Amino acid sequence: MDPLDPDMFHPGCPSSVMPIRIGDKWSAMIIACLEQGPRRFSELRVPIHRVTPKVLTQTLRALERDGMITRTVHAEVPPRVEYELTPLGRTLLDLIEACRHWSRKHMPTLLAARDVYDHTTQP
Amino acid sequence: MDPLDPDMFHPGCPSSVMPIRIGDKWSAMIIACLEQGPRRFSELRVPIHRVTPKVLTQTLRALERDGMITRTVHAEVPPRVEYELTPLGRTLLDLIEACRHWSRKHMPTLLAARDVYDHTTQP
DNA sequence: CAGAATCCCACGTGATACTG
DNA sequence: CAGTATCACGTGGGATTCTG
Repeated sequence: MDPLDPDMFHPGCPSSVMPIRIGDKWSAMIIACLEQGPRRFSELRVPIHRVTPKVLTQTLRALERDGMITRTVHAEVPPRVEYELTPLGRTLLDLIEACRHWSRKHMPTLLAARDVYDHTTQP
Repeated sequence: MDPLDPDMFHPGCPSSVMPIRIGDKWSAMIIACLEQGPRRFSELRVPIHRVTPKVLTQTLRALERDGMITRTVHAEVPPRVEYELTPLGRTLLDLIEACRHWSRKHMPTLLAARDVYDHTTQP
């Protein structure tokens, strides 16, 4: 399995602009990262570089609670923990792809409308 | 055109549980309400009964800014303002339907997983 | 009727530092 | 390596009151 692309989530696509969200701020990115197979904690931190460990843990726990991912601790030294999508979690992949598709197709129109609005009102 | 169903958004489906969001908290509901045609401010407040006027205005403005809806003021007494979906806004209907479909199909599984998780950890 | 003005708070998120 | 522990903060959202 290939390593995750560090630039998988380009800063040029800030989530603040994206009008669609799955779960909390980082959930969709995590799920996308797990598409190819199980990943380790540190491995996830590479493409999702702006997330702090605390928040990543938080989000992973929430996803586990909702049955989206499993958390497997391997009794080794050093410790190794792997996260993997459940069948339920996999059902979100289609939805995420639908959101991506919408963004690719309509984000420019949205941003253009926003620009017009911001320029036709008092700056 | 039929009036909006006051129970269109049943309290039994709290948005806190729904893992998918379009825009901010009320955006998707507003867009769904506008599907059949233009609606007035007060008209929107019927099915979306938990929203305060301030927040509704806020959300409508944001949707207008992003080119999702148009706001038309009719010079009458009493004042009449109508909100209507733009073609761009209409593109979100499919996405919303996809989210609804996901919910109908998978929410029970999610809630069941959550129950198990909450009961297998210390209460 | 369709909001505007104020005040306010909780919560999601982040920064930083430390540990089994 | 895979987290915890604190502390802190902005802002999305709400309650209430008032108005053209």
